[in-house]
Amino acid sequence: MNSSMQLDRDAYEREMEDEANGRDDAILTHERVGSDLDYTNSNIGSDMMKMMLKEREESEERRRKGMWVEDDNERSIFYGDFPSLPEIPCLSSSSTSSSSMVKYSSSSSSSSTCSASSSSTSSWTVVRAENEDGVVENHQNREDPGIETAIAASDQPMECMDVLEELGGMDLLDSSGIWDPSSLFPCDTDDEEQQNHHHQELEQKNQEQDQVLSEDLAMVFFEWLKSNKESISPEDLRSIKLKRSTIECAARRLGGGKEGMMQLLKLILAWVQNNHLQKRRKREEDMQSMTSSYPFHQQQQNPFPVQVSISNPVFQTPNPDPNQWVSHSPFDPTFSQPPPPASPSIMGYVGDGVFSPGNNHFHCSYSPPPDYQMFGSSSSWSTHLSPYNTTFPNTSSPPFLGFANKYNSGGVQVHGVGESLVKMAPSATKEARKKRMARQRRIYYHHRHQNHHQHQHHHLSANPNCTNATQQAEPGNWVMWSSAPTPSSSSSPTLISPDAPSLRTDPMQPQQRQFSSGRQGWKPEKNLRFLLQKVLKQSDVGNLGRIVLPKKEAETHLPELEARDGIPIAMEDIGTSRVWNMRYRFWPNNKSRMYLLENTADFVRSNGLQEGDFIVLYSDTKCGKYMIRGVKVRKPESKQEIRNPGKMQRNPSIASSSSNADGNSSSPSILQTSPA
DNA sequence: TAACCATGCAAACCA
DNA sequence: GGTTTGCATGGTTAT
Repeated sequence: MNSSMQLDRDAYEREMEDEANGRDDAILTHERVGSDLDYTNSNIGSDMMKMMLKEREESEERRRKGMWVEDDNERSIFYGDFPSLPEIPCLSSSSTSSSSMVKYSSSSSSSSTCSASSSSTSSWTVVRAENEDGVVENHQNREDPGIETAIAASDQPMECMDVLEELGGMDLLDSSGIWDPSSLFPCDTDDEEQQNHHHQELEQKNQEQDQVLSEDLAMVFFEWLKSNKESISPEDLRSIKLKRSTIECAARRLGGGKEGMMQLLKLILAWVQNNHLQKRRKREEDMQSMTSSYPFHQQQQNPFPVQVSISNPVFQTPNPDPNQWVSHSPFDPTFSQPPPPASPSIMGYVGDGVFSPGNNHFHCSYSPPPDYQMFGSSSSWSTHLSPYNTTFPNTSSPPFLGFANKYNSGGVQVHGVGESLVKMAPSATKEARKKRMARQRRIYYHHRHQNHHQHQHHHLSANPNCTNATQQAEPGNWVMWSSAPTPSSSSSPTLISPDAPSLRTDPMQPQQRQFSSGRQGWKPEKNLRFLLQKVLKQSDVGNLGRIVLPKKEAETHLPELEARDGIPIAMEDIGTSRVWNMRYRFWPNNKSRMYLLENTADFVRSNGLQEGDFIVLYSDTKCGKYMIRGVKVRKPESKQEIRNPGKMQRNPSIASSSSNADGNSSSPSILQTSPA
């Protein structure tokens, strides 16, 4: 895993260098000239056809005149013969009624062939939509025509850079190999000349199909505009930026030729469409949340649900509207799950967060906070590429965690082109990355201090969208727990030997440990942040049904309690996924507080926990919910009872384990109770 | 010496 | 009368 992470990091570094060196490929952008689209213009179709044919003729003429290379950047994304969008009459500014123009403009950069870009490993894809969150936040005034013109016309690379920096600041672009376009659109990088030659051959080969392709693509686009005229705004279309080389690679990856281009177009349009829908839903959710002041309501409403389903190697092109087409043909249709009716998810249905390591198929949903909404869609395509890579920066997930988890990709290969289509490029410069990293660290540490407060807002209920525990790859706090019931218990506490080396390491310590992940029924978990552990005392496992929690950890990691009545807190049993409705509260005690977890009797009983066992609390960094795990310490009952019945709590070592606020000690109780 | 926390125990609550 | 709730006490550890 480390090597994989390192590779990802290296790839990212290389890419950053390339970007810093200004190796910009042509950036295909479209810009809006007017203000509105008139998708209903009856002349759209015919005009589109005419312009496409004209474009194709001009393209052929340029090729005949040997202008291919010089004019390369002017080629449309569709192998030069698909008309550039600005020339589609229905979108053209020259049109009287339709005043929006979608244009694929190119930067004045150098070669934009796939090979060239691949050689610089900078063939990243930028698909940006203004309705992506974050951008919206920052550029909402784009609704202003004047400002919009200025922004929309900025087809310069720097705009992309800014956007990328913005993205990077949100942690979702960082430094994973999945951002390495070469891994997404693998192109031969051996010889640029060879590549050009090959490219030209392809051109000739496809020349005869170009006309048909143009028409088909035009019709597809036209149909799409018609079907989405009410849901897709010009802004949505305008904000697409694609590197031409990426498009070529993507199309090739999608089957090449006409089919590939067709699929690519569909993917792009589907993405724009869905992204827009997501934006709209966000607005609706925001309106709803404004009407409700109860945090739990917001949690339940899931103001920005993004559900993803990444099935290696399949990319899905979900479409919330069954009447609208999506592209599936290049992919395994078996992975195409229907989106939930109520979910406008750009990625479609995903289930409930179940990780299925067997098929490399991870289902997850998350609800990015507004601060990260920019990735509400794109990140969902990009950051779920690995089943081990699912941390999103939400309120309970510091960005740094997400960043870290991107390195924790588990080496899962990503093959879906569509994923890369929406993959935001990494920030442009190393400097920017450094700043971003520093910012991430600040955010992370800041988050740790405010985490409990946020948890209050998220309430303490299990997020229905995220039901299974997953292991979190937080640096310095990485634990990997089994979640399967152990044979020794009808419930789910982990039964471990006190002699187990893993237990000699405190969960608070940096570690990467895994309990018998290879055993049947055991599965890796992630996204769990260790909060605290408590060696259970007699009073904890008694019939009082309350467990005293270590004060410092409780105050650090659990929600701040205003009233001593505390708050209800839902604890999901990691092993059984059962949710225990407990209460987290405190007692005044000697000018201080004494924190307790109440209503624990059932949990203790269900897990068969006894004195000397311990519980571990985690928080799910994705959902913000709390997880609990009972860990049974294997000890011969007879020996234990004989030794010191009812006296264990007086064992200084044991006491220290629970009272060690820093949690830096090992688990003395385990060691102490070990009969070895 | 202060803070933490295990637990004893009395008051309140309930059947 | 049993159970639950809440507080106080005192042992232990950290500073």
